[in-house]
Amino acid sequence: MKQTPFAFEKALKNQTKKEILADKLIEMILTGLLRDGDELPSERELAQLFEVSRETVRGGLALLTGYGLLNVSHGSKSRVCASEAVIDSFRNHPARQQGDELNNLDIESVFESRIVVESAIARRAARHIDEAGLKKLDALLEAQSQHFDSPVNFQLSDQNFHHVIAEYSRNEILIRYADELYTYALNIRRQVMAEHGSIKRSYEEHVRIVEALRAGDPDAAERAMLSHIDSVYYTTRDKMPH
Amino acid sequence: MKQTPFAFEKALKNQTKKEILADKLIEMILTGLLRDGDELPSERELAQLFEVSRETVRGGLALLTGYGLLNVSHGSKSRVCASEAVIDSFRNHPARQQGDELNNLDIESVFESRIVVESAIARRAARHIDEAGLKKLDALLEAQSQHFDSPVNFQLSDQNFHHVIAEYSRNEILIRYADELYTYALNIRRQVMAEHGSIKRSYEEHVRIVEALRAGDPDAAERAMLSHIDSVYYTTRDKMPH
DNA sequence: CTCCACTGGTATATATTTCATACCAGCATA
DNA sequence: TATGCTGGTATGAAATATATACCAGTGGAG
Repeated sequence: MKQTPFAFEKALKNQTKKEILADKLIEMILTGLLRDGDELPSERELAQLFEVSRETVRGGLALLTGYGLLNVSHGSKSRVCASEAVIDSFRNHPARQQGDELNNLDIESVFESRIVVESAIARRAARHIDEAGLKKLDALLEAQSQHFDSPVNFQLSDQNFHHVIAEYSRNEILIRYADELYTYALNIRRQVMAEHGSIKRSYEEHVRIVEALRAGDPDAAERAMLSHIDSVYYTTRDKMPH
Repeated sequence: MKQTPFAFEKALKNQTKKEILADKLIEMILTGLLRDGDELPSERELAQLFEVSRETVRGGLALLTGYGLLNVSHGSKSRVCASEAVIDSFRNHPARQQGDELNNLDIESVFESRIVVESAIARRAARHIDEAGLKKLDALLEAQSQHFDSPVNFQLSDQNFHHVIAEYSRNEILIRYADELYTYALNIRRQVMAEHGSIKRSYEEHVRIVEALRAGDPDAAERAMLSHIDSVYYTTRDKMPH
């Protein structure tokens, strides 16, 4: 009796050439090599450059057009049409090869994941932190305390702060995940950071995190980090349109 | 207006499904999951497992046969035919440029991260799992119980098992991280899966995970998952050359 | 031993992707 | 306006992948 309930999610997936081409062009747009308004080479030229047929090029360009990244007009060359908003939505969702473009990482998933990763990092950092690390964090706290009125500077320091702690988890994968999730969250809450009160509160929470790390107390570090992420989450969520 | 010093130079290459399948099987041979003389699942079975047509499977197997890695005979199952000499010539020479980025990640970081992510997933899955999910997991357990002597089948089912649970975390990011970490871990522990005892133990641990999920008990699910990952970790570590 | 369920081997038809080669229609400019 | 670009379209061919059959060799259960 050999039936097969093997519905395999991890099936063999074949990427077509037009998809590969579309991805390459998207990458060029994301990296700024191609900017809004830039002319693309002609379809015949692209076909030669990528060593594919013109029909394949047209297929790839059609995908880009569908994503709203390209403007094609009969008779003239195609132009990149990439507003900051569209670019951001692409930058945040690299797993975009499927048709469900605008679907994406909802705010809850991002912060839920941040809690998981940052908590684990805080525990490990409390065990591995050393004097040099604490000194770095103190310096960052000092910088943050002087930037309550400068959201841009505070954000840069904030990112650095979390990255330094992540480094003391001594786990490259967790560091990478934390950086990635920070970026996701940042793109969601850009507007929120402009608020005065939220910056000061973040600073105070940072202070508590450093205290726990200095004490070498994993439980306290995890609690402080969790409380911080939670606070950022709720502030962000309340500010969202929905 | 003359511009276009464009950086398009690379031709784009399309990998066919049979090539992908052949690469997967070669990888299994190189890592010792498939050894000289081992039977391969039947063509029809492989077609279902990889969700491709039987003709595509035959194409992939034909490539392996051409490389001298496989012995197909009318009426019987195909057998791996891989002398040490042939394996070595494959391990060194061919265009196997891919897997190198994983080698930088040490085994401890991978499993530490897996524990973090899979524990979180288990907790969430216990809250969100439904009858359909439990049915899927039961079917996978049933399949696994019949594949104690078939590392290939068991591994494929094992991957599916973890993926289904991850899906019930209802968090796309955690799902992506879990899949990625599974792949990392798999590349490290392929040899271990060939051991008879480790397969049966994995199965029993899977059963306990499903029990906890069925009970809807997040704590128990986390404990069961953590114990499972731990077990895989220790087995893998003890098998490593170092 | 025979039988038959399994195995690989084969044939057919169809859909998709990619390609090459045309020709048509819109745009810019000399 | 006329010429040479541009994108838009149509056709046929090849390669790939799928689905559905049926044929032929193997090996184990009865």
